[in-house]
Amino acid sequence: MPTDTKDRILEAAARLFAEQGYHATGVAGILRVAGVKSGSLYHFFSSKEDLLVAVMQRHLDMLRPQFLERAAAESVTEDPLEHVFSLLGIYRRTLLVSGCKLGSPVGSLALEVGSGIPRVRVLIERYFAIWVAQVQEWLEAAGPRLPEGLERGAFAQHVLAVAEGGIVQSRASESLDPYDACVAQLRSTFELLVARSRYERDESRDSLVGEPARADESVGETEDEFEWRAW
Amino acid sequence: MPTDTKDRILEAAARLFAEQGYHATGVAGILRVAGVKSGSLYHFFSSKEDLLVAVMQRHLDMLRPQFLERAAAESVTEDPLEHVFSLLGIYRRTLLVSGCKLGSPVGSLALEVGSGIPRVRVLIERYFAIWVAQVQEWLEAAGPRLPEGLERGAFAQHVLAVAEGGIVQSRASESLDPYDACVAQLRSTFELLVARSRYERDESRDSLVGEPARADESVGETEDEFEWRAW
Amino acid sequence: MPTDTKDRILEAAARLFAEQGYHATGVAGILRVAGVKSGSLYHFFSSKEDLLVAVMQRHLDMLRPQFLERAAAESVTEDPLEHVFSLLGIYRRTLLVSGCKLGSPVGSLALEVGSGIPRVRVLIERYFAIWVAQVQEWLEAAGPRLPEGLERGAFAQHVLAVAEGGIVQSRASESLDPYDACVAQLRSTFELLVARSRYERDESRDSLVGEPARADESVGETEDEFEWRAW
Amino acid sequence: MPTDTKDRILEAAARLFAEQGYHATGVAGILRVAGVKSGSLYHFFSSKEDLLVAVMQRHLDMLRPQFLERAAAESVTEDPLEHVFSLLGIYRRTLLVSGCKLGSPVGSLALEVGSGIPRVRVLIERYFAIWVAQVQEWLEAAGPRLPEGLERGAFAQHVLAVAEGGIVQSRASESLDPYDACVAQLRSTFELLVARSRYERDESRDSLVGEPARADESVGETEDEFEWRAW
DNA sequence: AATGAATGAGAGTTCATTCAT
DNA sequence: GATGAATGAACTCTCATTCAT
Repeated sequence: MPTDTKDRILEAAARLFAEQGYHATGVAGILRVAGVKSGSLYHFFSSKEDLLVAVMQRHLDMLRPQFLERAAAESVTEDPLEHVFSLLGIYRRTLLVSGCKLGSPVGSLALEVGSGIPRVRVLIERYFAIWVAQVQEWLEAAGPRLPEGLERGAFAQHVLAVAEGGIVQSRASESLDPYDACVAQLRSTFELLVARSRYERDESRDSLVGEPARADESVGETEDEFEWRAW
Repeated sequence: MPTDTKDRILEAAARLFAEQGYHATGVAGILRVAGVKSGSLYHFFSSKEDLLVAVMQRHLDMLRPQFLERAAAESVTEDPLEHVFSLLGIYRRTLLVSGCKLGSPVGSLALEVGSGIPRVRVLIERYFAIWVAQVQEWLEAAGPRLPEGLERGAFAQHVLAVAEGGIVQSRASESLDPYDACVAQLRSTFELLVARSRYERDESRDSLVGEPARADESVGETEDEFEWRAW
Repeated sequence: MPTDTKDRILEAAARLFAEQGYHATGVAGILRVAGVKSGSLYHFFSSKEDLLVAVMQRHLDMLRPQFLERAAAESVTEDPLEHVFSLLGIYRRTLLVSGCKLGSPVGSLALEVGSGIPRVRVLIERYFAIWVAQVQEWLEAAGPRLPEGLERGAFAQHVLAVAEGGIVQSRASESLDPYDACVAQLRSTFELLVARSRYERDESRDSLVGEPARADESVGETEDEFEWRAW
Repeated sequence: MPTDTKDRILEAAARLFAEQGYHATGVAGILRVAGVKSGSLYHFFSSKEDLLVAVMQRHLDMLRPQFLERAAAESVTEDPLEHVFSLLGIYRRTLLVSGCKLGSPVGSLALEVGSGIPRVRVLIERYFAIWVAQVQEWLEAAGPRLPEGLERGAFAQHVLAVAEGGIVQSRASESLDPYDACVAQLRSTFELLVARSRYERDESRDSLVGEPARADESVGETEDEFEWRAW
């Protein structure tokens, strides 16, 4: 059976990098938390920077199972739009349990070391790309409930921005309020979009077919519903 | 006679903290950039952390003149809603001229040292509060052009989130695209809100008064206009 | 009127050197205590070492008025032997009021910088010489009450040794007990010496003259008395 | 495999602290003397102060084998009173070989850092206590040769005082003379005490028994002898 | 795989001192 | 006489890393 030393190091490093940042975290601290001696660390990783890359790769590996898929699984409804907020809820939980000390580890690393270590930057870019792609997929799955003109990809980026930006504010104020407010506004935007989409479809339907469409709409109404849900 | 040494140190520190982060910046680097010897730095600041506090205070002092007031002054129209995007444009310029290495210095500090140094965290919190308050003011100045039900304060936080979150993505991808996409979506949301407000007002007006109001509305139409403008 | 700045500096330095030692005392600390800026200090003293020399000279200047003459003045009797213990009592008071943190400033300097700074060592040597000379004088003033064979100078050095050595122990144990015990033993030795001297004189008187001397002795008995007195 | 690095550091530090004092000794100097790099020192000792504690502990560990037991072993006679002077002779040798630059390392530390670093002060206190206890034991082993009324413990403290105080003076004058004079006076006191004790015993014996005791006394005379011996 | 002693460059900071005002 | 900004060497200590075992 292979030892778990490497994992323990990775886990310790991931935790400390998230808590304190990369540069503020000393190798000694990682060794202490991992319960490992320096020789062991350098047996698995050739440098602290290398360890950071591995940590970032680990974040990447865990993005889908721990965040994206889990968000869908934990979502209160099958509605793909709801999945988006389920995902945002996962970040909320991280803020909550850490007393707003921890938010998105990757976002923090992006700002701290993104532009300094190319290998890491590329992984972060990929991480965000996957995140955005998944949200985009959910948005697309919502089909006509969102306005035809809405660029799903750009809007997914916007969603990520709200999440990261909300986290920044909540960490700064040590309160969930800003994050909640930001997400609430995002939800309102979703409602607005859904309403607009229905309105647009109504209009086009009106001009195209007319009253008979009304029957369908009553069904559509239900599907289109998108309302506020407490965390 | 006042010397500029202290300012040179502050400026150098602010720049390096923004470029590399607080922990990755050595005192030696600050001294080199400021063209000052170590003794001088410690004549004015009792520690590196103290210097950080002073830098953060400087950001706070410059927030209004350099960002908020300038955004209003540089705004392409007198429309307060446009001021918001003028402000977002300032951050865009920072990204642009730095090759997406620099975004919002305060956002970066918030994530890197926010939770570690209370004195700094408080200043960051205040910084965001002022930022948000100004945007909220602009939103309120837009009066009925935004929906009555829109919480101006929460929406201002949302605007800040989009900015900070867009910056995170643009720094990670070393491209303005994510930032632009995020801001574009935000603008769409503004348009949506303005449209919704007009719609709501139409409906109530219809029920309340009727045609005479239409005359006013034609003027209002112009005011309500809120369309995309290239950076 | 000349300013007292120089004196304030000297006093501050003397106090801090005594409390913390020479090397542990920073110029900054002296400036703070003296309420003076660095330029002023270097206006009067060319270096920290120079300041030490001046402090040591001050100790030398104050030795007679503040210690030796005061000891005689404060002595409970006119007995010169008692003056010795009056002097030791002054050091006791210093220990007492300082919680055994301060003893003999010069003794401490002797051990810390004596062998390193010749100018200072010479002053310390002179200081001890004057101290010893005074005690020797008192011992000589006791005349035949002390044994003829007792070397007054060497014994005075011994007295100084007991004082300094007692202080060392009391500072180490943060208690007056060791100092008191040492001085008590010294007093016993004095009693022993006085007794021995009387005995010797008795013997020689017996062999030389005889009974008539007894009359004088009854007076001498009183003079010879030398008993323990509480502090 | 145990390396000698730690010991080399301890030895170097002990030597330099004794020669120059704690504060005047730089870590760099210790490293140079020990032939070690800074990282190594901090591998074994967490700080300079910690190193001082270890040095002091080492003094404590070496007190018995290197000073107390050796004093007894090197003593010119089996007479326990002579052991006391054998011990004082060890300090004399230290003064001699160092040109009066070195005396009692612990005494110096007591004055320099005693009251500043509690951990060190406690060790110094214990050091003196053991020293005194051993001398007290020797004094007690002398049995009735010393006066019944003599407090052995207090007198042992007095002996230590004479040693430390003699060292202070010899270091200040860069001459063995003061130390020798102090020890000589102490020896005279011993002789006085022994004589007094014999006298007291004679008196009590006279009053109790009478002439027959004289036979024993001739033997006692030899035992009681306590005379000056050159170093 | 793992240990922990050893490295030495560099960290942040304090130091005594200088000097123009 | 006094100020306090400026200096730069030296300080204690931490850093990421290496390597013999």
